[in-house]
Amino acid sequence: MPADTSGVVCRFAPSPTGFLHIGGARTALFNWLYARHHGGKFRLRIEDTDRARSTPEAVEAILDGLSWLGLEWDNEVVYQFSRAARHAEVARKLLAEGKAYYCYCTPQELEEMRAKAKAEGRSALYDRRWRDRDPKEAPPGVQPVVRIKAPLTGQTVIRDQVQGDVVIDNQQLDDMVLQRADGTPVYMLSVVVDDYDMGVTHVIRGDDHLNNAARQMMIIEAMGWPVPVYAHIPLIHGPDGAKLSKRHGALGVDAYRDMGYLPEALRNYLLRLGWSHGDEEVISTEQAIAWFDLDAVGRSAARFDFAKLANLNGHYIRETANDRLVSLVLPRIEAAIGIAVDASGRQRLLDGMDGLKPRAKTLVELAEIAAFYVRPRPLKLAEAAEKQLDTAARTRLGELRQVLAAVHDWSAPALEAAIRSAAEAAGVKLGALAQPLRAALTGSVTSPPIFEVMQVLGRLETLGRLDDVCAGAKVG
RNA sequence: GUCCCCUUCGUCUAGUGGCCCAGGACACCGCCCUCUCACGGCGGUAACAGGGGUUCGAAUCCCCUAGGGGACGCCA
Repeated sequence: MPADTSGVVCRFAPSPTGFLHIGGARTALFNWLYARHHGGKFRLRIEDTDRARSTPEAVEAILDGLSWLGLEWDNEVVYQFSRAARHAEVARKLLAEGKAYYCYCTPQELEEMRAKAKAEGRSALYDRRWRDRDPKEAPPGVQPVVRIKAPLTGQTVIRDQVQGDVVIDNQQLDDMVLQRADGTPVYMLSVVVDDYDMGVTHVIRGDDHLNNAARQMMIIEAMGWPVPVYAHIPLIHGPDGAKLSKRHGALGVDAYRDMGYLPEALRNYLLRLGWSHGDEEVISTEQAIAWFDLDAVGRSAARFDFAKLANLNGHYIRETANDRLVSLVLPRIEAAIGIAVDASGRQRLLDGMDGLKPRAKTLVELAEIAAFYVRPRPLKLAEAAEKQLDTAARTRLGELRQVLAAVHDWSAPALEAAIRSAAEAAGVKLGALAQPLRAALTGSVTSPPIFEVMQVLGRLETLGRLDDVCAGAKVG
């Protein structure tokens, strides 16, 4: 099974122990972009060898998250657990070639060894006590693990595309375990074997794996396989500067979807976190594919900043077609108002969208500010709107209602002209009419331009909502 | 503790010896637009972690210190 060297093959290899968190999403993005840029493949491997912690729900969450982000993978998904036999085969081969050996230490023995080393201020690496010991001395009843024979001297150089050449003293590397006592492979072995078998040419992953690269290279070299190109990208940190992990406030991409972020906004934001292309900020996926390369990836960790994500999200909302926005926002609105929105309501949302979308940074906000268009009468007024509608204002609105009822051309410009002249006739500023009008028609003190609102609402609904408020004045 | 990595405005970053008394973006503050709120436009505050070198010249090269992060499992 020789590695395919005809083109770039990247991979994303999450372990299904929870949601797809934001750091993983960025790693996936970088791999995907690199593969697409080079016309190569982006493959997905689920590292489910930890049977206790892996769940099918988590696998679903990862697949969903990637799909939502638009990071489609090539070929079939590889499940690492299913390849255990192949991993064992490699361990056996290493054993047969004298490049690995059995170690009969018990976990307890190892623990004592480490404790002692630590107490004496030495490094806690395995002391290789079984490397050259005769297996005949094996204690009865102990199932051995398989350990690799690591080089005793020299250095290992990781030629990393992001970190540069990283030199690790081989004395820092110990004879790590390849296969557990129960015969299952350890992560380091599985990764190397799977990457090789999947023809992976470029390993782009978090820099928490940088040290692991040296260990993995030992196996690769022992097998005589080609070393992939490595690129260890910095992790994302939280606002407090600490590593963002599942245990430390990291959210799944589904949480960002729920918070009303568009996948293209998240993609753009994640791309700019640790990567740049001159002064470019708003970058389409096409441009990203054309521009992305490893040399522009930074080396320091970046903090996650919601404000910038929100800004980008606002930008993409403004650029999104109205009908898509309506579809995205409809379920949220229906949940908020508790009733289904009919066809005419949907049409109102569509007509009002141009005025709505520059006012929202998330779909949650968009749903909130759009809801008034489809809320049933009588509208509940927000407190600030209520204050806007004192007796004088209601009286003025009552008079205005008569004027409006006579307007034939129910369009924003005509309505504006009518209301402006009404204000002039009454000797008041436009705002004195517009604000109460806004309160009555939207239930809020902020909204899209009020004449536009009236046009979208239509004559019947506008007049009706006005009547609701004026009737309220008589009662109250 | 040992090893590895990192350090430019509050945040993301540009910058690879002179174009930089450091540019862009977000955030923040003003002004403009204006029926409200946004959007948009204009302007502003704000950074080379500290200390030594090298050099005619350093954010850029070297060394040290400090701070931050990561890795040291029969987890992945």
